[in-house]
Amino acid sequence: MVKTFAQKVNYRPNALALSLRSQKTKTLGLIIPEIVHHFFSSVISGMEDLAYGEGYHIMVCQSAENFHREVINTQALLDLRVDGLLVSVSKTTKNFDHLKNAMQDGTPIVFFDRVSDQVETDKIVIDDFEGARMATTHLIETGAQKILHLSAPLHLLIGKNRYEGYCMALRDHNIEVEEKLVLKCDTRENVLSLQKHILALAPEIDGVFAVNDSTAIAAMQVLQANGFQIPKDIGVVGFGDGPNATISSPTLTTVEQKGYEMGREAVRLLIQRLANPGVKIGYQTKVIAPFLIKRNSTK
Amino acid sequence: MVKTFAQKVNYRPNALALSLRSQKTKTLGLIIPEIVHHFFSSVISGMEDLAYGEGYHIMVCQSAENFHREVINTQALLDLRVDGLLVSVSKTTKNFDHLKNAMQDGTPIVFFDRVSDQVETDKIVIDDFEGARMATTHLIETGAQKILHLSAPLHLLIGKNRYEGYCMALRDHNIEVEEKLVLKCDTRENVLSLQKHILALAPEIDGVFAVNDSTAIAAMQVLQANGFQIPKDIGVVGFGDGPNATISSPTLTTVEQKGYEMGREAVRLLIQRLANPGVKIGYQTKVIAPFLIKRNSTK
DNA sequence: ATGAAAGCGCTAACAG
DNA sequence: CTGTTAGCGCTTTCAT
Repeated sequence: MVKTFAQKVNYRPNALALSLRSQKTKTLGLIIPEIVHHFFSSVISGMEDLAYGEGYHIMVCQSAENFHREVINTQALLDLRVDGLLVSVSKTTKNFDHLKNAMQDGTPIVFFDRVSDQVETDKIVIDDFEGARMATTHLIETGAQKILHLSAPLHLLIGKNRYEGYCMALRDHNIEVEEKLVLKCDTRENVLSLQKHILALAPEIDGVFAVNDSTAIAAMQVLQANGFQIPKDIGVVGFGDGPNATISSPTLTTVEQKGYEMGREAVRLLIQRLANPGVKIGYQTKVIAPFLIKRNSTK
Repeated sequence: MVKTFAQKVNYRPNALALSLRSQKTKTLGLIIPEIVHHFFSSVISGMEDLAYGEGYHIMVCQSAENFHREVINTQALLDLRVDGLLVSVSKTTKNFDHLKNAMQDGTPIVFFDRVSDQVETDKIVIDDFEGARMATTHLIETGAQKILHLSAPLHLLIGKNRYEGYCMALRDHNIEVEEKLVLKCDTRENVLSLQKHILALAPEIDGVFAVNDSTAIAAMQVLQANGFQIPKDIGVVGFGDGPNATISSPTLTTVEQKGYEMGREAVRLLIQRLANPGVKIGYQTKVIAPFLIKRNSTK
């Protein structure tokens, strides 16, 4: 009939029926702690771009750093029969049964950034140790010898790894690690409250390596306000490369976190595993090489 | 049977089958120009939070400011039978047939931020005019009389509306609008290339209202580097309130864009319409009231 | 070769 | 009141 033909002209198969039949949804579930965060939104962007190219879709769920919500989200995504899960666990997650169960029931998972060693699967992380080593080495190579490290709590993995990278760089150059040059200080507010302490150390240091950009920028501002010139007197390096690093004056030398690449890589790994189903072995942890972006806060 | 019972214990209905049967997916499709942008990621966050509470899910598609990709995304989301669409159109979109067709075929759409007057449906926008008026009025009320406006191109809606808000505030206070005090300058790079021009004007101005935060911050830096004190000599107000505004020194007084609220509101409107199907009338355009955040770049 | 039927997992409608 | 069935839209299988 004419009408039937007319319908066929812009006929669009129902993806729902298709999925129900084929047991494949071409949809990946994403569980992410916070969307409003430059790093995480970069990750989503990378995921979406690659997924789009491969004919997949992304279902985004925000755990808001809440364990319970993470569990509910996982369940909802499984109910929707997503082909796989992309997960960065919330800070409050100590129990991983919801994710272990998902894997046991046949839904592959790729962890990114916030990984768990309790679940054996593919993982993607950034090499914090190496990033910190590069940052510190760069300070040394541009003339610094006495480098203050503003660190995250050492019981956190990123705090520990970045601290150790800092130490390694110093040792590589036969510089002694001095305890008084390592300060637990990882927020802008921290810098302001420790201002006096930092300024007391300032005359004898020639470099600062901060565990993140906002801390680095706050330190720069405190130092500048008290007559120290950046980078002439003191070089400063951050970690993270949000857009802040290009806004500060001087612009901040920092370690890029490559969220976009991490997102792409996570999806690549997941799709790859979906293409080879049934294979339970060969899980890999991919470590993304950090990259130092040299700007004007170092010589 | 025992086995049947055991299955029931952690039985989870297949949402796919359910959707196919009920013709409802409890899923909303989101088409957004860029994910990596503080405003847009705030919007997504707000959408996700409300959707989560209402039992809906969000399928995120990034158009990357690309018309073709926007069309493909729309089609894909319709294929997946999303219950409704949340759309902020790409900068390159001039033809709206893909969205008109979606509406005609019964999929409701809510536009947010980047709306089109070619498609009649619910819309949510921020009151740029009012925001600019508030920003300028605040400068006047803190003592400014000669206010430089760094504007976006006036052929863009946000450029036009913010410029007109600026003018209105001046007129409200019987201050003449001077052409030479309106500069087309809406990026950090712009500020740097127009540096001389801005500095030539600087001695006679006592306020700056910039069309966005990064422009405001760049202007502050240029002024400070040349001996002008902020806010003592010149008060500065931005627009947008990304996190940059709290990083700059001094912290920046700016108009909040309320992305999170906009996201929530868009989902609320869409779900509301889904709850009352068939009603083709009563489309509303909701204007979100802007909010001035006073920080240290104004007195 | 083309066409009918079964079944993916579910629920609303109907029959017993 | 419980149990069976039809059908959501599709593809794969099987029969013609």
